[in-house]
Amino acid sequence: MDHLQTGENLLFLTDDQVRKGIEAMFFAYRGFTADPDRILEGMDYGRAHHRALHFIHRSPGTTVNNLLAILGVTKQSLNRVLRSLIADDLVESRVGHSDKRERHLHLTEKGAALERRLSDAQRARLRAAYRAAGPGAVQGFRLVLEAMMDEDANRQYQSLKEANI
Amino acid sequence: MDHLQTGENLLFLTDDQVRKGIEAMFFAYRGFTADPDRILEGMDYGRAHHRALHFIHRSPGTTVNNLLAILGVTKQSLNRVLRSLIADDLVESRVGHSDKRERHLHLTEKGAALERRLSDAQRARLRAAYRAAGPGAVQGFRLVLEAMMDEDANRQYQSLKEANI
DNA sequence: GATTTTACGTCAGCCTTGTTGACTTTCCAA
DNA sequence: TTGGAAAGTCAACAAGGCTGACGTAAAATC
Repeated sequence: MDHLQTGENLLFLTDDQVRKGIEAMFFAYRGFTADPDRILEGMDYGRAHHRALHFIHRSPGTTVNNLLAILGVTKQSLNRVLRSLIADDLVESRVGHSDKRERHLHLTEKGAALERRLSDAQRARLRAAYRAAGPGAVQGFRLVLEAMMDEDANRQYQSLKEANI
Repeated sequence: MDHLQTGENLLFLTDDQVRKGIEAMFFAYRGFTADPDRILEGMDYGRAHHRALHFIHRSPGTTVNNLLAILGVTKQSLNRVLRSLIADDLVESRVGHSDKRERHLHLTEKGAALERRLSDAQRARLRAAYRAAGPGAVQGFRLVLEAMMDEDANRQYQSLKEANI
């Protein structure tokens, strides 16, 4: 089987070629998380804490339930992470004004500082990759990733407030 | 800051734009692993078993040490996985011919069948994503991922035997 | 030929991060 | 006004990483 391509944008790729894409995802994801992981090792935090900080930063005031939907884990799992972040004064949990069952989450100064440090490292790697791959590649990268997401993940992803891309 | 682009292939992207790439990786990776995860849940296996099956399939006869280097885990961790795969007759471990210290790993019929089932599902999703993103996007996708890998991961990745891309 | 190194396996114990189950507090609607 | 649903918390367990220590066989080195 050759890698031709017909009029409709239907791609003919061999299984081996697609498999290479699969391995690219595997190895790339390891690089993607390597820098934050390195920063966090030694602190009492891990990747789960990084994710929580990231999405609280992205949507200040978000509720635990919102965060749950985005992260796709159980509330008990998230709670453990939030508890330590709150105890260490990285995250502030404010009881809801209208609905007192809700907790609205915000980063403290300290939390924002760590989040910045983590995302700076991760952004630096992504920028470097973009630069190495060239301007044309960035669009393709994003398109394939978006098409790879589940329906609901894609909705979460698209609903970024600052969707100025 | 605008997203301009100068003569050198240096990209100016806002932090928010790069952050969106970061989130794309996060959500896409979840989709990427979702189908195999679903297949494996219920069996006594997990993502670690899938990875082992994948790379043994890719390089039949590979040694434990090779696999260790590719997967980037400790031998104790890998051993736990291999032990159960061997016990369940999905993987065969053959003592080395020239060097009897080595164990060469092969999939059994049963192991190959499960590997096929898992990779078929994963390939189907990737093909669908490629098709949705269009022919031009695939190249960019791969370029950015490759640039995102660590040095040694990239070497592992590039040293595919069937590197007919 | 003796020693050291390599490849592999295993036991024990720890940590992170997922899970389910059971529980409070709060809200809302019948 | 009361009973169910929703938001959040606590407890206990499992998967899959990790380190450290040890054993065995084979290979390599001196």
